[in-house]
Amino acid sequence: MKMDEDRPSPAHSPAVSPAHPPVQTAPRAILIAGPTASGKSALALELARTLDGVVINADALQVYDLWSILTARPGPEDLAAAPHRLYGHVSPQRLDYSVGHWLRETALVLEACRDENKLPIIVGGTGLCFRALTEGLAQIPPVAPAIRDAVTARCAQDGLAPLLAELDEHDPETAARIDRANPRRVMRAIEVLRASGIGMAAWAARTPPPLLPLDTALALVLTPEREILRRRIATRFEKMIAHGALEEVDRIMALGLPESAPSMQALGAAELIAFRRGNVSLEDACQAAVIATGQYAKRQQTWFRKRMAAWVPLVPGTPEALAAQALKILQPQR
RNA sequence: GCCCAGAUAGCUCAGUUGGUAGAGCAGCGGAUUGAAAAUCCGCGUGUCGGUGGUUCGAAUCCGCCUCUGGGCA
Repeated sequence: MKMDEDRPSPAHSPAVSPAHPPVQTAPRAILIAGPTASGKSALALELARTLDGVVINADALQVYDLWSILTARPGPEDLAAAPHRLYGHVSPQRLDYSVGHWLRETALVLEACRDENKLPIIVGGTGLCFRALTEGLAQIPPVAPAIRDAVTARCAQDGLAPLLAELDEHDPETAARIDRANPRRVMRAIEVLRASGIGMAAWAARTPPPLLPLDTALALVLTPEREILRRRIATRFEKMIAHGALEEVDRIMALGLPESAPSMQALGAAELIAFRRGNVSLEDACQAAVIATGQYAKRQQTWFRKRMAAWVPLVPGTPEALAAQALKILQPQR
């Protein structure tokens, strides 16, 4: 069927394709996106060492304290080798941390980097963080917990219909744009409307310019093959268990956080908790966690493929090989 | 060796009195402007173990063979 076998697949295309003209001036920052277990943290560290950089986390779960092994946060050695920011700085008890908080914190870190003449290297797997950073985020005021609780309760009791009706009546513009089958989106739209009196679509229309436009940064995305990534995920999970992931889970369980807490969404957490409670075997728990992680990687790759088409893909390899590719792209400007 | 039960999607299994198959999980594709490691949407991907027969027509009925469980020797 496929005769054009010598045509390189996207994963193996040259690091700089003609579609990606080099950044005109020295980039203000390096962005590294990649699916989980693709080796992006190691690459970031390598570049930080070489370029006198600061590694900045763009990952939704690595911000939480306590999780360290299960979220594959950089360890003590890594932290000693280069400055790291926004890792484990949020209490796992906290329920309201969001991409908005992350973006404001990142703004401060970027300022500090400029003052200290350090190169910011923003690395993570959360597409929404990168989008907020490079395309901007609407300045929607925070939603009071009471409002969120009320909306959540209403949805749990009566379903989406009444919320959709409310949205259709008071904010048709947003109602027409969101995924009406997705409770999260519908609830968020109602929350914003009730809290601010202004619809999400209206807020979005007033989105301020981005903190870091894409053309001012060197944006890299890791594109490992799915099957290889799955094997890496499985191997990594075994290592996590060997390095104390279960003890970490015990500590988290002792906090008695609700299952719905954002910090409890770490992949593998629910599975290992089920094992600790005696509901499943360790083997089954690990298998389920690895599958869930693979499914997450797939969602990430969908985002990267579709929404980071303008980013520079890196050929998978060792941290040194990846760093060499990045440095080669930077060469002309240095 | 004999008896019984099975053999259907990658896995676990449904499949009415014969009308060339469908669920869950896995997988694949997609959406995604403050819970995003979240949440949501779409898509069966198949020599029905093999072979011969009955029949207009067989996953389904019959024979033989192969394999897998269990039982008896």
